[in-house]
Amino acid sequence: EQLGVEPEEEAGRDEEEDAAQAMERAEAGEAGGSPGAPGPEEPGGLTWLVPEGSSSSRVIAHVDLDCFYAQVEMISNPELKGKPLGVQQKYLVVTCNYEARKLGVKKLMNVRDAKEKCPQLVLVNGEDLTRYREMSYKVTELLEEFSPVVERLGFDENFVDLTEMVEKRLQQLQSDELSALTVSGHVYNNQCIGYKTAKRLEALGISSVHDLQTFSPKILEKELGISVAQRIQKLSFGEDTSPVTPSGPPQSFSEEDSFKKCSSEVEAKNKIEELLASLLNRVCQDGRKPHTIRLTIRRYSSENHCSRESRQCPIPSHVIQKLGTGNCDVMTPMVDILMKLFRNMVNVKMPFHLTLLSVCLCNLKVLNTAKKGTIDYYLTPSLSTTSQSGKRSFKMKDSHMEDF
DNA sequence: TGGGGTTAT
DNA sequence: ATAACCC
Repeated sequence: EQLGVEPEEEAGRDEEEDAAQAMERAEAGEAGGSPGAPGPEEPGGLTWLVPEGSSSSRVIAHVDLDCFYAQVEMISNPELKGKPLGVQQKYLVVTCNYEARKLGVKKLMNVRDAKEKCPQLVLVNGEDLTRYREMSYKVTELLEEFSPVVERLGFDENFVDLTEMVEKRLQQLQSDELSALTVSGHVYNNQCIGYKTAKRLEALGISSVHDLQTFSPKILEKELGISVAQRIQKLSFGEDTSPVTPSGPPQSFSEEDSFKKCSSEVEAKNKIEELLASLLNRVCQDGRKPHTIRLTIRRYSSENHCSRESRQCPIPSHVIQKLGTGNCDVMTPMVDILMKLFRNMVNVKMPFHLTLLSVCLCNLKVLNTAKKGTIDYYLTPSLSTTSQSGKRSFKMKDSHMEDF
């Protein structure tokens, strides 16, 4: 109830709206578009008309929480409200509230720079994502009450397909009310998409959405591959038929830690144990069981900073079975596996310098309660084509079918 | 740049 | 297993 959403793009405007208020408005069938939205007269603003009476048009709400981590912290500790607040991970201020932004603090700013800009800045440590993750899923579950078709993007964004809800509202309207309805929208800005692709587009002389609209499709296909080329060119016209895909429960659980230097095997083992311990708690709460474990490292290097290496392997079935049960020691065999993966990547007889370790548990499956060979076994959704966790239901991929 | 996530190849 | 994308 207390979480504010960004009314429109993160433009730093002051009007804020409650998540609950926003959904009330959506439920009332009111058209979106806040008063402060960039209009068509603004540079880079394009306008389109929603085809009248079009049966194929959809209504999708995009709910974007405002400086999410900072909001969670201010709810946890109301004394922080009204003060400039930054959330710190290592030496970075990863996000901050609007008080802090007014004073010049930016997202992903150095702590040193931030303190220089804003000496009164209050910092809280946000390296443990537990509370953020929990609040994030609470928001998703709230939205799922309006429509089950909710797709998550990160911890702070949700897309809700409201098409059905809106269609029902429209059916209730009288014809004069219906003809009085108008809907309009806008394009926020004129920049092209992800970092890598943007660089490649720039090399082709494409720097704006309009450039992309008018570029030769054939050359674009040769340059980016048919799939990406066709998709992004349609996007440049505002055409996106991709469905809102219900996220359901997470596909993976991971914990990572970055640091200046890790250069010994014991050091690595200690860090890995910490990461794994947290993960086991999370996976235990979830109820499903991971069948794959992955270790990821980042090696120190002046260039190529984003590159990571990983090794993964199946979790032995006898370890999987111990997972839910509290009394058995599941740490020891799993740490053993992780250290084998570690030595597979890192030659421990040679000097090494790592700056990140990450452990991931994935390939999650629901418990196999049905006995093999029985009718129940073949009728249990998780063992045929679908899988369940709690009240969520989701399609399972063919790649998860090895056991079958 | 942190500490997460997803999908495509 | 990696690379790209998202937050």
